[in-house]
Amino acid sequence: MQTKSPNRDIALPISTNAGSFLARYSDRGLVGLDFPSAKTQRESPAAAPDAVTRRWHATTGRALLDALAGRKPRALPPLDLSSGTPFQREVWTALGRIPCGETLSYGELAHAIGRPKAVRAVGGACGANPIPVLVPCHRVLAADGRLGGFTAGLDWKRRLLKAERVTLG
DNA sequence: ATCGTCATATGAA
DNA sequence: TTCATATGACGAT
Repeated sequence: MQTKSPNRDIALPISTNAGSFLARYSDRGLVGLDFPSAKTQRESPAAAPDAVTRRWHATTGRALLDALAGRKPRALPPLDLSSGTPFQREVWTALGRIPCGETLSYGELAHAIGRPKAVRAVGGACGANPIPVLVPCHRVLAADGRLGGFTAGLDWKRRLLKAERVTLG
């Protein structure tokens, strides 16, 4: 029995020196983070978010600014990963365990979750990550040192890695 | 170095 | 079931 909760979906901006990100909240926590774009700049913030959401958002904002500066966030807001399949959530959870400044290959990540052959599926799950930056999908590279892909554009991936002083072969 | 091809897991239509 | 993947390994240029 699911409580028929109102299923909040509140979007709030976070301004950074790279533009305005957009954080989305459900009633369980942060559900999405969008990179700056024409769309996110346009979207008008929710009028009066409740106190809990405001508190989460403050944490998200600090975490994002830290992450963009290449520092490990002190705290993250609750992450609502319920939109993902069980497999995707396993991948996303494993992503959160990659320390700042380190990288894995898609194959290594597949091993880490006990499915050494699910390399392509891991790539797919990374691409479906709804909370980039804070769920560090950018720390996953191809096995030969290439960048691999990044839904928001490889420039962002390079930038995030550079902030963490990851040197690319 | 680059390219084509195949194997394999997962998810969406 | 068919199609698409943010891969990886391998062999032929």
